[in-house]
Amino acid sequence: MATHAISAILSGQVPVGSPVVVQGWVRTRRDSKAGLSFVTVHDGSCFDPLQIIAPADLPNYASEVVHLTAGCAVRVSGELVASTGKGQTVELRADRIEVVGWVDDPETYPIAPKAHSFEYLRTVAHLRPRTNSIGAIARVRHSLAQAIQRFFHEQGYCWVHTPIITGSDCEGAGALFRVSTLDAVNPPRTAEGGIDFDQDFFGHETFLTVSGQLNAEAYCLALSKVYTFGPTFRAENSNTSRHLAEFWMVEPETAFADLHANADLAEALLKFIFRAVLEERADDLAFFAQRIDKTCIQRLEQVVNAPFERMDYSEAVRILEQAGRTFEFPIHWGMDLQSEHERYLAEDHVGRPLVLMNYPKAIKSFYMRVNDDGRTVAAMDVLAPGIGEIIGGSQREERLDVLDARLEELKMDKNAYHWYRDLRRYGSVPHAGFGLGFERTVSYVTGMSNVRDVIPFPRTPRSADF
RNA sequence: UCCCCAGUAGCUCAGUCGGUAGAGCAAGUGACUGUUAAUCACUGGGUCCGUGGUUCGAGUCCGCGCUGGGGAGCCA
Repeated sequence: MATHAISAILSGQVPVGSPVVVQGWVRTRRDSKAGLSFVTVHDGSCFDPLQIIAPADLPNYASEVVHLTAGCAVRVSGELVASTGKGQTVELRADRIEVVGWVDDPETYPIAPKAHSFEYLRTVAHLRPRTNSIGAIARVRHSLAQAIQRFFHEQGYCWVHTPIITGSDCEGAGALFRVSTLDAVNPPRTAEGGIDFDQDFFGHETFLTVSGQLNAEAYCLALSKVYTFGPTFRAENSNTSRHLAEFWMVEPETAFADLHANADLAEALLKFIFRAVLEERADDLAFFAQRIDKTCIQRLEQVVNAPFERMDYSEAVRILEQAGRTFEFPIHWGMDLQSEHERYLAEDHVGRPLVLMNYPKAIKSFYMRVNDDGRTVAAMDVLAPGIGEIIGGSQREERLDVLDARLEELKMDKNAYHWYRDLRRYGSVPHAGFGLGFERTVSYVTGMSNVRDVIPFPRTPRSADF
């Protein structure tokens, strides 16, 4: 007999009266003197567990079934029947319950059938996917990742696998993790006494990537529309609910595109993936709305339905100056916006997602295209109510002379960027792209307040267990 | 990295004035019941984060360290 996913059974794909087999883990057991036990089993295929009716005449009823506890693995076969109780439409009347794996010591099983704090669950990261919350997050994360791939594929974008190990420390974003096979205790030395990286695996210093953007630009200027989607690494000692040392990022790059096309793409992407998760994971979202964040569903629907506001940085500064409220950081043209400013703009002023564009040159990266005014660059941030910056991007500087001037201005080493400069020497075209932090997106969708709970095994300063 | 807060039973927490520890949930046993975060009774369960100090006596007060959380900065 074939096994069934609980999702298939609960969604009505299996007719009542069918023989079925399910495999999964016990969540709760309740015994009844009426001659049966109720055992709820989940297999991760959907939010809800399946209720198993275990009649007392099962051969192993007294010896095994009444000793089932949370976490036990079981294989159950029987007949799917209409439920006479409330809370479910169908249930499985078992004619056989095989205990595949017992729980050693139920008292110390870390996932007791009760409420747990997320802080505690992080200390049992290998078992926490068995909880309602973390299971739901895993399914939502998958749904979003699949939607991202589908969106770009349908739009004609090519998924480019940019390298994890990078040879340059010049990607311009944050501290790097070194990749080395040298003996850390007693490394080879140069004549001057420094570490001799000539003898390292790659013959020079290497690091984990902090962004696939520069590599993606190379493929963009050949395949026109490309994106990367993979892990990135930042060795910054930042301890917040929005930062991880290892996180996933989506980075599209489009040739012959300007900043406005870039903003259009960002808006279309967010709407597409939010619509997908609303359709595919209604069960999990209902749980988040009930237990985690009451507004999470309406927030998604708002993003899907409302056009994003577009606004220049300079106009945003004017609005903030006239906001009639005192900010902790007083606003003036030229400064980077603080989260309090972003929050005011997105939540109070426009009340829906907002694309801020054309920031002062001095506060943005070297690769962003200098505007005709000479003091701003074609950068954009997408600000979402409730979370702040979710996307950062720009039109790239495609003019070699302007790029060189910027490198010089920032006292950066031109030689280190020889291949990146080549792209401006051979058939350069206007192009643009952005980065979407995947964990922040999952946080936004689920209402989870800490990105450590939306990635399976979080890596943060002083923490890389499991 | 900076500023605040916390660390006591498997989990979430209480613990007054410094006098060797308590609740709820979970677990075990039993009662009851087509139950559904079931209910009721009973039972077991403690290196009070570590370390040094003050004291006749420290979960409690003080120093140092470790761990976790929140906020800030930086960003995605």
